[in-house]
Amino acid sequence: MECGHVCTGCTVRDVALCGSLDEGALADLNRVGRRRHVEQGETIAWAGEESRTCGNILSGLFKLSASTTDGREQTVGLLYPADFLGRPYAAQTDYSVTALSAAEVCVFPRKAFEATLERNGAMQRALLRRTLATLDEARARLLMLGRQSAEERIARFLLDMAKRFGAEGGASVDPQTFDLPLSRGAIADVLGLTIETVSRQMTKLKAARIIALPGGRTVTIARRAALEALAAEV
Amino acid sequence: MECGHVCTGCTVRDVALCGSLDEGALADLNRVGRRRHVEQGETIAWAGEESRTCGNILSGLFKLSASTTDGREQTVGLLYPADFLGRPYAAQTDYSVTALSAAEVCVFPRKAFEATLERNGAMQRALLRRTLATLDEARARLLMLGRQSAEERIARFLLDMAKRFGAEGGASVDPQTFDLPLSRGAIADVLGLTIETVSRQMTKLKAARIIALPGGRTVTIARRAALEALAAEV
DNA sequence: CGCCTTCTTGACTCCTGTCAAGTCCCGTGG
DNA sequence: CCACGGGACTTGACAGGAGTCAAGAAGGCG
Repeated sequence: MECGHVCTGCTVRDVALCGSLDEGALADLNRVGRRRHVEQGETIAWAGEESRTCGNILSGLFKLSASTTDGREQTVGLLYPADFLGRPYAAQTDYSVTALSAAEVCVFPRKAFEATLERNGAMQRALLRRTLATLDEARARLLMLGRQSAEERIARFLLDMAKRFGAEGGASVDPQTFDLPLSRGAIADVLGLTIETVSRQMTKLKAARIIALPGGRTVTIARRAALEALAAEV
Repeated sequence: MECGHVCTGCTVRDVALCGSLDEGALADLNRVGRRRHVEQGETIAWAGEESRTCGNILSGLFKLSASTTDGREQTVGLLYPADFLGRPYAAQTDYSVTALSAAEVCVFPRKAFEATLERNGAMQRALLRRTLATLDEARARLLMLGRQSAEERIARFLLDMAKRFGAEGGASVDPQTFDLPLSRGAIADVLGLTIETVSRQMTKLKAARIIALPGGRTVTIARRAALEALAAEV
């Protein structure tokens, strides 16, 4: 796998972490890295096991999840294309990484990745900025899980998903339609709720004609303003 | 304020972020930084305002909190001596920083701090490691707020506090006593509960003779194993 | 067409929040 | 020295939101 070939055609090259690398460093990393296809539902890292790989997501959606010994599970992060994957500077990973859709990743052995990081200030800075942003996001979710009702969580979640998966200009156009890439169960895990509560809240929003559920995992936001009012802006 | 004077006697010098700086960089930072006393209850940064300062905590305890527009509040982090304070690389802070006890901090203008960071790879690396660890901690709390019962949260919280504030060798000795540095209200904000629920759970643990509450904010862990069983280890 | 998974809906329970007293603790001042 | 006052904490009664258990409907794939 040669650098030129791989990175030149990389779809996330300019937004991902390696965008900060020069050709030489990129070549180094390529020597030890590889692209990999991941099936939907496949778990590529398990909580508690050794932290072996770091990398970038090329396409697809992953969840980062933690669980109690008795099996209750909580999704602690969602990873999108161009997001960084893995835990540098730790012997073991605290969270499992599971693909919520078919996906492509670009992975490197952790030690090799750390070495590149050491030699490359720009990438380190980029990772620091990214990590700080991710921390802010995790903390925003703490407020949600600690203090918001099921209705508020669902409303906020739908708005977040609309922003990411809705058509362009989503923030303004009113009937906005998109497909949820998560099952009800996956949504429940993200929001700290049960499947039943997620389903009931969706039905309630549908009954209030704030959203429409044409079928499958498709959602149409009919009255964005109403949904935003329910989301209890932070 | 001279470098020699200030940093030489610094109580957190070897554990805090600036431990990674050489004398020259330390001198630079000192020129623009200052020590500051903070009263208990004083808020030194407000959510939504401009991110002006970064720094280190010398002594005392701070909470980082987020709130909804209608006033519900959630503590998203606790900051202890030697912890880093502030949000580099962001125009505004998302969280308020409030002293839970009288405290001393060492602060620098954000821009100056960022400049030092740019020039100093070791400090940048140290901040990255720290931020990654803080992110892990925030995610562990997501599991707690999303999936654990009030009883489990209280048990885990008491064990965490015992580890930090209990006497040496705390993990093994059985009757272990310490003072909580947080009011019931502050505990409730950390755990995503109400004051009443915190109080009731403490009373329940006391009734079960797992802890004793001799008065004030003093707690004695009488049966650590029982408390750990309730905490539902992740 | 039929099976299996996912989703919805219903009935019921229970944990936690809310509202409201009441108690304890501590510092202040008479 | 003790009464007073205010904040922090505890306790009680009650309500309601979300979880649990269970069944049924819908959707997708072989």
